[in-house]
Amino acid sequence: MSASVRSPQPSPPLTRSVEDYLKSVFHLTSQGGFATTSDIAEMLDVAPPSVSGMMKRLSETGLIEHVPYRGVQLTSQGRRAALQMIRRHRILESYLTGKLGYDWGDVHVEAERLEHAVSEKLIERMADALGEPRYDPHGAPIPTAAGEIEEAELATLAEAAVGTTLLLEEVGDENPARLHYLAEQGLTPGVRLTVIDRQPFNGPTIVRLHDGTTRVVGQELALLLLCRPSDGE
Amino acid sequence: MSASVRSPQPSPPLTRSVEDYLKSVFHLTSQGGFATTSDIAEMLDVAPPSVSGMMKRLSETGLIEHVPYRGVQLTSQGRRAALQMIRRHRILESYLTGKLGYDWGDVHVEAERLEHAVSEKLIERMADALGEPRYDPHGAPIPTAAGEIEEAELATLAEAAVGTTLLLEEVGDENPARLHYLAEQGLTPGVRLTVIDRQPFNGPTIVRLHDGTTRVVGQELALLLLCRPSDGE
DNA sequence: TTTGTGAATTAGACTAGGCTAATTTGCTGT
DNA sequence: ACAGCAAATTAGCCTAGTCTAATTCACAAA
Repeated sequence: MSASVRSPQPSPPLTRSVEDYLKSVFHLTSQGGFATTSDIAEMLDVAPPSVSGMMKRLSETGLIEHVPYRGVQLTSQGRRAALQMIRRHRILESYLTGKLGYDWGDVHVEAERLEHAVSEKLIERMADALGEPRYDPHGAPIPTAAGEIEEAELATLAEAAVGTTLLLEEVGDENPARLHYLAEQGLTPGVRLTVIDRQPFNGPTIVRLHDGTTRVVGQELALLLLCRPSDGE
Repeated sequence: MSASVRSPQPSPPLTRSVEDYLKSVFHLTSQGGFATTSDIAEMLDVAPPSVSGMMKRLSETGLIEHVPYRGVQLTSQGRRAALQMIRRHRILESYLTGKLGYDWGDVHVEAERLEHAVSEKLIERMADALGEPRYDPHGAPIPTAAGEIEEAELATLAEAAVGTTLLLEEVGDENPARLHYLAEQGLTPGVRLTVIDRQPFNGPTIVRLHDGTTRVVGQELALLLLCRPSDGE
């Protein structure tokens, strides 16, 4: 009898799959609005019916809000869980590059598997060893242990006006080949650059780096370079 | 037609469960002989029929040899996989204690989850950062990347003759509370000790440490302390 | 207002891995 | 030689998570 009082439920640990779905929904709704079934399906590389089924379960357990035929959003509980996963992922990426000599192009895949296996304790030890980093190797903000995340309004290099000077803050990609190339070109978070020119019809953007050298950045890559206007010297 | 030639099969990656079963069989057959269904079930905390089912599948995929109603042994392929898991586990334990400040009592649970998620590359980077350790924090030998493992014939403190001097080489336990206590008592791998006395009827063993202090070690713990005879000073 | 179309969902099946209950087997003691 | 017992296996069921095929829904265009 006395055991029947437990109201907040000892919610079971989330499965790997559930963790992945929550992360996807978080990313797909970061600009506001709903995440659609097909977008989630594409992001996770599963079939749409798999998503429908999972969404049903997740909304029953209170992690998402599902408006049938419309899409889903995270509840505050779901958002908390998603941010925890993103913190894990980004701390892991930071640790692998910072302490184990990983290349920034190789960390994503490794972190993707580890994030489901690490304990909170391990993540906090890694964060501590790194000096509580605020950004991961790609420049993405790391949520705090309390679940706060910095929201920056960054614009892509592809849409920056010619003549402006920008600070490259984040590279929104996880493809090893592209990341490797960008690193070779010196296009990594923290560099300041000036937009010299842009070719028409979605052509490349030409930028000059702080060291005076120039780079020709095709649109595919320019869309990945997230920048903030810089009043730089 | 040309694709039908692949003879060695692109063997699918092992699942977490399979990895756990292989490790269990390895440990249970380390003294030779067969691992029984019920021993495996107890070690993995599953019901015996679950083991029977898994053994059937594993023998079909060539990882174990199953003699129905007798038990199982690893094939060379299964042994290779098991040793790889044990290497992962022990490198992880070493890394957690050596680089992230973990207590030796806490590493087992963490490594148990991580060993299924780490890549070969990560393990080798950790091993490298540690200087290619040969023993884990409990003194257990770490298999090489090539799958070689040192086989030592160690005796437990419980069976050591009174008057002999021993080198404590390994602590065969993973219980955090017991390990914590043993560390407090200074009973960790590497210490030299002399057996002063032993009480009858499975009573405690009394030992003197190198620093002159003595310890009274009950049988439950004495059975976990694996020692080598020492011609020590 | 109706219709067409693409997205979403439901229906139904499959695999891995677990469980309990029932059955079979091998060994041991008489 | 055989009865009884404990261990192992088989039978049958369950859940999570996936799939394909069939169906339903929302919305835009005529």
